[in-house]
Amino acid sequence: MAERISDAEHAVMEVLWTRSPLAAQEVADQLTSSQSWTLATVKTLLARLVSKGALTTEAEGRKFLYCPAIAREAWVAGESRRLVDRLFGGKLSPLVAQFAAQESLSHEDIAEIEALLKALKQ
Amino acid sequence: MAERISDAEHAVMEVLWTRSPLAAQEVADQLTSSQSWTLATVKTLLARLVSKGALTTEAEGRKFLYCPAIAREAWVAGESRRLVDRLFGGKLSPLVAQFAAQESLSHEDIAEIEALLKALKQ
DNA sequence: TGTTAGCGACTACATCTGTAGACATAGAAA
DNA sequence: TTTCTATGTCTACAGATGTAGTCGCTAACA
Repeated sequence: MAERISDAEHAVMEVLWTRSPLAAQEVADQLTSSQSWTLATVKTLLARLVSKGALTTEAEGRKFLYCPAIAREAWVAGESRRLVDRLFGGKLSPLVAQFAAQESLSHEDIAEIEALLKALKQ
Repeated sequence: MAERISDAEHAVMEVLWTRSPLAAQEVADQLTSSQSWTLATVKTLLARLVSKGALTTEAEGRKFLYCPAIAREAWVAGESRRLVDRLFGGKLSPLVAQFAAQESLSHEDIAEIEALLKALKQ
């Protein structure tokens, strides 16, 4: 279940996390804005995601409708933890420090993070 | 220069970011604690990193000493940005929210982040 | 009823990645 | 000087990934 999802596969997942169930053709339609993949490519990615257990299918007539089998939140949480563990020794603050040093934090971002922390302390 | 560094290659880079320059044998020695790679494997990874421009070499007698050609900070910044862009629309606060929801924040972590933000606002 | 169009399955192939063996060579030791 | 040893280079190979073509089947259309 904890199979990695590659970059290309992730693009497909995002489509289905936004709206599902969708048929292969519909997924491909959604993707043509961002990627220039042929339908064949999209079908390969869908098949790989199904075999990884990241998507489920339900038959509708002669075609399949695809649905995410894992929640976006769960996947995002796993990927985030993986990065924080590997690059920052598992602690979030160095990551925030890194963004701060890079001046990559908007006032809005800062305010939101502060609000989050305040809420955490009740 | 913006070549991706794979997981295995990253382990090698960490050794050299900690201490450099080092010969291949020394890098391998450092790694045996965490990985069980043969010297051949380490040499392959070193060679790939050199050809990617992530390491520089300086000859010392018949052997090479390896040095990082890119700073850890720069690489970490790039990887972090990449993740935040792909998973959180470029904003850091949803990532913090995600860790908060997961209860993955220690009191210490929270305090440190608050201090960082306070400093940002002068 | 014969033909076409759409669909999933299978196949293909180059590149990257993880992992490592074999080899030539140049010092070191005998 | 002959032999051993350490070193970088080249080669290998399976699995993952990006990208896509082909094929067989079935439903719909003519």
